[in-house]
Amino acid sequence: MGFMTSSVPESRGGGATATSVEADLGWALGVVFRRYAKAAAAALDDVPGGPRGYQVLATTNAEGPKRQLDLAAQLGVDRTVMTYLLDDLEKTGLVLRQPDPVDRRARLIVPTDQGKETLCDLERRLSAAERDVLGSLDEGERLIFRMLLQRVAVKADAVDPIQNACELADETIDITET
Amino acid sequence: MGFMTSSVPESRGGGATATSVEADLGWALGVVFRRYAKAAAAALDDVPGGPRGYQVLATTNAEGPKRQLDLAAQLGVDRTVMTYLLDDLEKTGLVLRQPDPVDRRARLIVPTDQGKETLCDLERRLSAAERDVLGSLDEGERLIFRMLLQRVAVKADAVDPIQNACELADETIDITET
DNA sequence: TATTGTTATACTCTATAACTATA
DNA sequence: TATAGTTATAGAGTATAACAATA
Repeated sequence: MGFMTSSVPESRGGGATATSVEADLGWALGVVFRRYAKAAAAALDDVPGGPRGYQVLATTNAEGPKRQLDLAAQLGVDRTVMTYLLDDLEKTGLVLRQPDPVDRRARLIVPTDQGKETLCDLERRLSAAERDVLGSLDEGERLIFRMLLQRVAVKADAVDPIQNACELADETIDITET
Repeated sequence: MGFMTSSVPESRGGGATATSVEADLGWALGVVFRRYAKAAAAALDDVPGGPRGYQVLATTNAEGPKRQLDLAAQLGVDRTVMTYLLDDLEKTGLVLRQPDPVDRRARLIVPTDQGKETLCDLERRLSAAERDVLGSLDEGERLIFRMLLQRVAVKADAVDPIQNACELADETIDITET
């Protein structure tokens, strides 16, 4: 179990060697994740906030206007971080802060036309990054891998949703109490 | 492509929705990685340096005494960070800094008996974490998933070994030049 | 009184530079 | 001169606390 940083699996020889069958999940997971993260970060380099900035664009574009706090909760970032992030995105002209008609404290985040165009371009770049990372698998294997990974992820996310199931709850009828 | 942070895939409805077939590799990868990282970090909580500390133990135990600089390169951490890390590990009695007989500048890092025992315990905990994360797959699927992941990882690591293939080169005969 | 968003501050992690002791 | 390791310092990224406006 090389955990998640070291390069090269290394031939195991010495003392408390890892179990043989379960070879290095952590290592593999770490390598693949970082590889994708790096490729993605490179693809998103010119977006303010990088991956975070992209997420704001993608979410607001796909799901419509969002309040800052909801956005922060959904993306798993602190609300103070969201402020800085949106400052940069707004400065670059990718999103707008609009007053919420039903709550004058809140601001609704919407992507600008330029933001939508940028997003479209970023999606393409990310697709390329994905294909690049999974390049060692053929079509069929890639499909299987994705399917299994997706299943593991959905389960993992259900067990441990970043931290904000509560925030999401108000989008559905509240069945948790009474 | 929900990238790698947001919780819950969310139903896609709006504008520039992600491509339908390649559903959210980044998101899934991120979720699974963080889930494992979190579980592993919890399992390694009482080890100085957490995952890093574990890696030092695992590497020096499996591959024998290592000089600090080599260890740092192999684990992908800065040499200054390695100093702090080893300070803590040595203070806790898990490793020793021994003088290198062939170079009085260098120190060889070796695990103590206590370090080896601790390592043994940690390996068990990490195995549990692994089984936990992959819990949604049955035996056969787990095997396939591991195999595919491993292949992707090995390729990814070859393309982009953390950054220090050069440092590793002196352990083999240098065939890269001449 | 509680909540949205902002600002200022502090903390953590990591990297950079300067230093020593050896080579 | 270059290298192994240490130390001090500075930088990014993130979280905490106090604040203004509104509910």
